[in-house]
Amino acid sequence: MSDTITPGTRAATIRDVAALAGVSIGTASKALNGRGKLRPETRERVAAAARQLGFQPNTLARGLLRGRTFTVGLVTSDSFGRFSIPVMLGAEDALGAGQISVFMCDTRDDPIRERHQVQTLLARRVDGILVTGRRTEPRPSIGTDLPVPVVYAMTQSADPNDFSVIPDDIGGGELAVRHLLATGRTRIGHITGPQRFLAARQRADGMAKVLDDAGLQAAGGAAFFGEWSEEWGRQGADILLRTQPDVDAIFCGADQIARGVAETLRERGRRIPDDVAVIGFDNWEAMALGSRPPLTTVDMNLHKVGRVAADHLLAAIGGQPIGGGVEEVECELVLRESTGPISQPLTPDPND
Amino acid sequence: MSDTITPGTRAATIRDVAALAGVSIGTASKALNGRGKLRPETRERVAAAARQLGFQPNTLARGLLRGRTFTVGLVTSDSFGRFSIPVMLGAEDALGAGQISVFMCDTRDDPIRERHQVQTLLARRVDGILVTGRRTEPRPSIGTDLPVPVVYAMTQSADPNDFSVIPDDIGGGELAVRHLLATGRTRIGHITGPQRFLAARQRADGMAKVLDDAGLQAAGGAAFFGEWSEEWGRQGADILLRTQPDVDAIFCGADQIARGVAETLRERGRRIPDDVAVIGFDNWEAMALGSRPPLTTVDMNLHKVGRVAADHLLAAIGGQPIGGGVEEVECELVLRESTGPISQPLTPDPND
DNA sequence: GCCAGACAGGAATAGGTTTTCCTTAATCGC
DNA sequence: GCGATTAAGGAAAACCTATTCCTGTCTGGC
Repeated sequence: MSDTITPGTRAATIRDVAALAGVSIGTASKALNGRGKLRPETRERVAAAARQLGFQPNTLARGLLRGRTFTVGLVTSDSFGRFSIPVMLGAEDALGAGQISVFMCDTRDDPIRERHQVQTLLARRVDGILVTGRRTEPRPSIGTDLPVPVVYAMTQSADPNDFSVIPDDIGGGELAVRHLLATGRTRIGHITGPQRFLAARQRADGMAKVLDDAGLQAAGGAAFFGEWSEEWGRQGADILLRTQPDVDAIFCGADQIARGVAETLRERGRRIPDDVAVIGFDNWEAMALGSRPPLTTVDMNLHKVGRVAADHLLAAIGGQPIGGGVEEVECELVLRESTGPISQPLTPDPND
Repeated sequence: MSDTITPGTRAATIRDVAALAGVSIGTASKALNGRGKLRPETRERVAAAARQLGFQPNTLARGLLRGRTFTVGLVTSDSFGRFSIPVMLGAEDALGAGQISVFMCDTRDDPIRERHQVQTLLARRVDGILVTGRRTEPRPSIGTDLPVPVVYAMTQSADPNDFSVIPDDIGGGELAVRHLLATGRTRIGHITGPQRFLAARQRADGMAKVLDDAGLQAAGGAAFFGEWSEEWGRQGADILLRTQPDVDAIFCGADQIARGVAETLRERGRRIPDDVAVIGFDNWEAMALGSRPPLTTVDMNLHKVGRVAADHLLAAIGGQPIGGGVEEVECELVLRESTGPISQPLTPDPND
């Protein structure tokens, strides 16, 4: 309409491009999207105009038209903490490949806020929603009959009709303890987080299962549940050493705990790993590498958890129905020095 | 057009609401937005219809029309790490109040990827862009003549026409050392990160300034630059203790370093804080609280950095022009036991 | 020379909302 | 009782793009 355009660069529309190239809007659209029958020369003229104007097609208009926005919402209740971030990055990897942008929402653990954010996402017509969080107990579903698919990652919906991707904590516990057994330990204690955390119980279950198969029992009779803190690691190790002085390995439910355990062991004169092996959980590098010696630990593959969840969401968006259920992603053992000498690290044998 | 609607709940449009309420589309819009002249009875009828259908106005259409999307892009090069997350949450606080949603983009430190993401954001017609990063190091501008305002937070644009919000690292260094002087320390060493980091140099500058004013000098003559790691903290403390055995305080450029320093001090038989006071930087709670004793440290107020940056961005979106420049947010000292007994913590004196 | 078909590009529509302008009916003032 | 004003709500344009359908022109075949 008016020729007086604000000094600040104003985003060009396809109308501007068409005018500059001397064609109609429809033709410009076809030229830019490689559709229709056009002379190569015309296509090039439109492309040049678009380049000159720095044209970027307005995604809103496109979304309105096609009924797909190529966006998803990411709702987290972990304040984007240590756990949800790798998940998020994994998801972004999977989604970014499909040109999908991510709206992030932090619920601050407030259900009201969460409901509101889901409403907002729906108003923005996201194509799907990813819910992530800190893994405690299964959480209430964010909505049973939403118009878009939903996938839970690193947290689990209480509604069996929802689909969740979580780490295999039982398997992680098994992995850790199998490694300890394989390196000759038999008097193995377990110091871990609060019992109300499903993850803590499952890791302990995994441990119990492997010990049981080997005809053994946990040192101290059962897992020591406490907190996810170094301080508890120190206390727990203290108790364990007093009641089970002959313990030769400690499996910890978190790297923070392992770190506290390691400190107490050293102060009590136990050498790691010679006298007592220590193994952590999470592979939180700042903790695991800062510890002395560096911690062998179980990595939950959170990046993969995020990627798998996003892949499922993409499939669902693409129309492939997802039933309810849970998919577990395997954990991985990361070997460092707290459980024994590293046998020939990654460098290949020069004689080979 | 067709009456055969897919079984899956389909988002209701204002047309459905209008039909159900028996009014025209325009009237429905006015009723829902409190505009125009309508009978209260009609308004209520429309509202009821909207409630019944779970109507959420399509934000795409609205954005298309009004030229504002109520979204901003958040571009980070920190992989949403320890520093950018508090910034992000602060920003979300400020933006959420204005009903603004956030697109998150992680550049993975790849300039190509970054350019691409900025293009995508512009195509999505965000109202503004927030750029955040790991450290305050000046970085290349994301674009000099973008059609939307840009604010940098916790990172700094090399272009003086851009606006950046960063923590006041010099002030943080001053704060730390002034506290040490106030508690009677005079032989103060400084162990910190790599010299190529502006933040490291500025913290050292703040320290030097305060010492200078007091007629003192750093123990060891100057700051010990190294790495942001516990290992370097241990090494650095070792060196410092050998060359300056009478040191009575160590200011560390990061909590990780402080933690390593504290460990070495204890192993060399120095009591903290009685013989040597230790002070960290970052207030990374997992580190600061796990250390023994818990670390006094400098908190960069990252949440506030994010909030302030977002406030500026909002103002700019609202039309208020921002010039280039840098705004610094004050640091804050968090007192814990590594610099002396906590004098009557937060609980008020019962005799008062 | 005329018709069929290909070729190049234009016109129009849809998508959902907001806003401006209009229409209709009712009320007021004299 | 009649013109003028107000109340209540409808019709249509605008935002920007992709697509479908349509028009006009040119070429080739007979």
